[in-house]
Amino acid sequence: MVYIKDLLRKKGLRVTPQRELIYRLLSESKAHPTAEHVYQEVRKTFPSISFNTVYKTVRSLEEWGLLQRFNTGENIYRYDANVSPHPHFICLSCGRVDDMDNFPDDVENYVRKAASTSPCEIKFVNLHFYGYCPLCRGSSRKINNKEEDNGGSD
Amino acid sequence: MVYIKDLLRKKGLRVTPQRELIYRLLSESKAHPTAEHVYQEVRKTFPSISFNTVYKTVRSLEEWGLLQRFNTGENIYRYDANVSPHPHFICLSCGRVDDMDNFPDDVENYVRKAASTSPCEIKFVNLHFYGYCPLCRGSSRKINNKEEDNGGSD
DNA sequence: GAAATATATGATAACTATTATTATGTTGTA
DNA sequence: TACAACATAATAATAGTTATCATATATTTC
Repeated sequence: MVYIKDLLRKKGLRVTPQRELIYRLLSESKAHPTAEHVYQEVRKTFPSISFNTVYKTVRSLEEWGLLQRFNTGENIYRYDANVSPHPHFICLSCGRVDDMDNFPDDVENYVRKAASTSPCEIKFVNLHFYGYCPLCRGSSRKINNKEEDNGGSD
Repeated sequence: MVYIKDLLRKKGLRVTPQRELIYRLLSESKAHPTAEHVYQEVRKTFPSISFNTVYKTVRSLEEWGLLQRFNTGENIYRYDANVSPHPHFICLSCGRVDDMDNFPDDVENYVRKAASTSPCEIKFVNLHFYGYCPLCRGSSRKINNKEEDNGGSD
């Protein structure tokens, strides 16, 4: 378990209770929450925290390499305390975002493959799998137009 | 070469010069432009077109499966007339977005791999490679914090 | 080719999500 | 404990996208 206090102190940054809580919430979450979700959770402990503080804090944590921020084809950022490269899954029906556990390949190999055939210097890769989660795949909530799409929202 | 007129008529949709031009610009572009870029290009032919028309048109083309829309970790949508699954490359310095030509793997295999180990129903995958394009890789314009990041913006 | 209709466009407003500014509060150091 | 520097809270602003409504236009029919 990473001690955010140590990480921050090592970088010469202030340790504040807001930062500790925001980081802990994200460390313990596999939901890849949006800023709004983080804000709602943090407010349970710090009722007077401002939305702006949540934004600034997650932004700073990202800049310090302690979080990764991404979006998945929607107009909203999500945050992940797991900064190692790993694929995600996005449900086309309910919108949930999960880690793609058990994916057999090491995505770093994709980086190497891409680097071997490209004039660009490849640093990392994002893998986003889209489909229906177990709760939605059996239901009629599937988005019909996505069923007949041959591409997706990449 | 896809004839947008035929595609639209087949779906019972109006063929308008704005739609033709917007689709043609995107078909011929590998830049995966934003709505603003599309708007600037279209204005060269239709000076009085409205920004709203561009937004509504690309949105409709996407809904009709004729375009794909995605974002790459920034707060802005990009559009691509190539709706078949293919990886993209994003430059961390200049921000350009390109197709990852010559990538040796068929990304559909990744979908099959993911589907074989996941309880989710996987429909498609987005692959975004991040790094430095040939113009930026040799320069000092690299974003320093990204050099030492171990994850990225996924 | 003209008329009618339904849909698209253009102009404008509104909304959403995020970022910036500034005054005040807090952390860390001496 | 005091002070300086940074963080937070409150508020404003920005950027990008979507909605509304009046007008224009594409398509169909005659």
